Amino acid sequence: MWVSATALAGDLGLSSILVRKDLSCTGLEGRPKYGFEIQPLIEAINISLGWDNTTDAILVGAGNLGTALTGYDGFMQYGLQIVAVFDSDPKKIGRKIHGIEVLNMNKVVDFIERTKIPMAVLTVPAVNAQKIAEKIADAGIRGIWNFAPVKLKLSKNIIIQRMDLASSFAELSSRLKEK
Amino acid sequence: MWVSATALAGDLGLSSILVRKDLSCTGLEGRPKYGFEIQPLIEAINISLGWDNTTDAILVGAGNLGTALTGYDGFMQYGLQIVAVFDSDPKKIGRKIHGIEVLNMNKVVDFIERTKIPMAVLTVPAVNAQKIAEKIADAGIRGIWNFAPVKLKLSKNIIIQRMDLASSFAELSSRLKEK
DNA sequence: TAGATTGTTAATCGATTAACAATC
DNA sequence: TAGATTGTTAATCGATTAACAATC
Repeated sequence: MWVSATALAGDLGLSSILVRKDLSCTGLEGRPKYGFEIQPLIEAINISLGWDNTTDAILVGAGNLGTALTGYDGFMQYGLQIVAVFDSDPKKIGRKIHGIEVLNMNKVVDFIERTKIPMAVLTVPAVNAQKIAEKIADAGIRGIWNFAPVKLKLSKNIIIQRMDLASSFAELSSRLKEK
Repeated sequence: MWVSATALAGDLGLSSILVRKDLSCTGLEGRPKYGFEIQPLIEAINISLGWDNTTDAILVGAGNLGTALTGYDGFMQYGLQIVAVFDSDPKKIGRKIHGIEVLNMNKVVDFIERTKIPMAVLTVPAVNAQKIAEKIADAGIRGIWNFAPVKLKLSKNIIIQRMDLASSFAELSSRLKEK
């Protein structure tokens, strides 16, 4: 029924102060000696992080990574719903991956304009990423979750979130060498 | 032949000061008015990040994400070489993914002990992650690149690097809501 | 010489932590 | 009451940026 910031901190490997500070963003108040009521806390975190109502997204680039992401159940938990997948490879177009048909890349602009879909997951090769990003941004995409190892340059009002395998591995690699 | 910190900063969307500061970690000195010689710079960055000699790694968990990662060419570029893949699903064992045979999970301890392989990429379901991590850590793995959405708790001398889809998406999601 | 670029010291900024009164 | 936990203010820490002399 109840969980304390101290307990959460222990499980997460963080300090209890940090947990309390972070939880304060949700607006929820804890009860001294008890901590936080679990159900309202989950609710409040979901709302605070925008996981409460699902965000529809398209996925562009049905390669290995794109396929894996399309099939990743965990996304639903975060309120992310992939509603369409695009690729320019004729061998992939028309095939289904995890129940979603791969559509022709040349339909993506029309699709975005028609559906007003706000978000795109970008899993295309690095060389194509900038051009494709510009295209979907022009069509009206508001946020891009970019898995390509490229810094996208787009107009300021497009929100870009980079998921960077390279720098994560680089960090591990250098920490491993240090020892 | 030459590239300036200013130019790199422009391409990367960073400040030139930050680029110079970061490059100073490589020990390489630039030349006023010219910048840095490109080839030695690439070399120096690779050495500095530990990308110069390849790190052998095993991958545990041949699901969608594990399969995608195994086939990801980009890893070689960072000096990461996946030499063996493990899974406990009988349907997967014996099959090849991207040219690498999937081995039975029950052989992983023996494999690590025999080959003294230093690193593991962990792409197993969240519920199994802690147990499997403990197992391979006991067997002698020194670094774990963890893709499971779990904070692993292991002995201090094991280096853990977390690759966190959830928090990346959470950030994008909240930035999207803000507007 | 003038201007671009370097490396470094000091200042700024934001995030984490310490300290502590308030509360159940 | 005593002890655990809360929320908050102030201190610390590390990373980024500003400022600037040195150099080609």
